[in-house]
Parts: sequence; structure tokens; C-alpha cells
Amino acid sequence: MLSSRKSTTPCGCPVAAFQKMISGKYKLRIMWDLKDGPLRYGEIRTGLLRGAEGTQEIAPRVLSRELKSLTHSGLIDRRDYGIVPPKVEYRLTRRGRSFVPVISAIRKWGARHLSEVGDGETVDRIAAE
Amino acid sequence: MLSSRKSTTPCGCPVAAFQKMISGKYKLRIMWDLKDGPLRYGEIRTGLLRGAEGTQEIAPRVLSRELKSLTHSGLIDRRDYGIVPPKVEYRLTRRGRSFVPVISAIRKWGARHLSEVGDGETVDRIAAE
DNA sequence: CAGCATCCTGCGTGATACTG
DNA sequence: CAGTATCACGCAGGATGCTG
Repeated sequence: MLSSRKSTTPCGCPVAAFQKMISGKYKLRIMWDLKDGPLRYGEIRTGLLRGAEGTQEIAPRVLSRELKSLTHSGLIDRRDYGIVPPKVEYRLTRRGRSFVPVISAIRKWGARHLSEVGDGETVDRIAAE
Repeated sequence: MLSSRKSTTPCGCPVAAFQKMISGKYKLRIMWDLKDGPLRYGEIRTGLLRGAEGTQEIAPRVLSRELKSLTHSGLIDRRDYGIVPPKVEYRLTRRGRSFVPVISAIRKWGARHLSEVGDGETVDRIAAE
């Protein structure tokens, strides 16, 4: 039954596409860190550890996955210097750069409306409109 | 040392908080649909089906979860009319409303840079900066 | 240094059936 | 109508250990 074809993202929800594209805990952070210029694999890794003291090290497998995904999405570009010891840099593509403002918007909103809530714990319902 | 406090979401990543808050396939879409005014449970459900032909019906459990999560996050408000047959409306809170522009930014970016890519399938790497 | 190979686990998501 | 109760499954994400 039509399982083969899903035609995902019909047209009514670029949001869904967006969500899939940046799904993953680190993608947005990676892009944000990259906005200041190219970074090497290790630098990205280190960067992701800042502000995450409880966290151990990011599993290489995971980081690698994220980077590949972003590369595949055309948001970042991988530059391998092909030397030893290895040196690989990641940088935002044009498309990726165009996305930075969006992340910026998200961060600004977060800064104003979440302050430091975010962990998923009781947001002290300010709800009541 | 510098902080015995775990201080989740240290400060360097409101993005992470944001991601958690809107994690879930429908949250953003729900909010977007809600921007035009209050909707009932069933209406939201129906709305989510638009543009998702391969998709079956959204599992009540899932939708319920999303709605609770959003309510808990203070982005939407649940209004139970307490009558039979049941009538419940969901609407954006002030905070939720403030978030709409962000979604808008996402949609705009998506419309311009993803068109209809999103499925996760070969984005035909436009990469090369 | 920049990864890849393997195993394991939690939870987000879906499907179905039932209720106030 | 607006949900809750169960069962099941795929996959993101973490932990090691190894390599060119």
C-alpha cells in the first residue's frame, strides 16, 4: 500500500521540512558556531561541550552524523585538506548562511521568552493569556 | 567550582531549549494553525491532515501529547466548556502569539530555500558555496 | 586528528480499542 | 466529541574501541 511513496512535505508545511532538516540536538548549535567562520571537526566538538557540563563527550558517531546530514542538506560544506595529520574544516554554505538569521530569531525569542526555562521542566505556566 | 548548579541550558544555547519545546512533528504546525484563532480538538486534528495524504489519521494519543506539551510550555491555552457533548478549544497564549513571527520566519526561509525538498532525500547539493 | 564499526537504550510516533 | 489505555517499532543518541 503506497508505502513506497510518501511524497512527504506535500507543500502545505515547509515547517515539517525545516524540522526534519534541523532535527538533532546539535545541528542548530553547530550552524550557529559556524557562523563566525570555518571550524575543524575537533573545534566543533569542543564548542558543543561548552555550556554542557553534565554532558560527557559527544559521541563521534553522533557528531559525524549531524555533520553529514547538514552537508547533505547543503547547509554546510566539508573541506578536507587531505594531509596528515588530518585536517578538515566545516563552513556554512550560501544556503547555510541564509539560515543564520532564522536561528538568530529563534535565539532572540528564546532569550526573551524562555530565559533559562527550556530544560523541559515546568515552565511555571504563564499561560493564562 | 564555578558552578555547583547544573543550571540546565547554561546560557549558551536557548536553541536547545527551543528545540525541546517544539520537538514533535506537529507542534509548530498546530501553533501555526492556531494563529488564526481558537480551534477545537477535532479541527486541529483535521487541519493537520491537510497536506499529508500518505498519512493516516493522527493518533489521538499523539495529538493529545503535543497539545499537553504545548499547554505545559505556556504556548497554548486549553479551554474546556464543560458541556456535553464535549467542547474544548485551544488558543495561543500571549507567549505563543509572540512565537508566531518566528514560525513565520522559518516558513519563509523554507519556502525560499527548500521549496519542497524536506523529505530528507538528496537535496541535490546546491552546497558548493 | 577525524572519523568509522558495533552494541544498547529510551522515547517519539503510529495503530487500535475503549470511555465520560 | 475529546480524549485515555495498550502494544509495538524505528531511530536518534550515547558509550567504547579501532584506524588511516
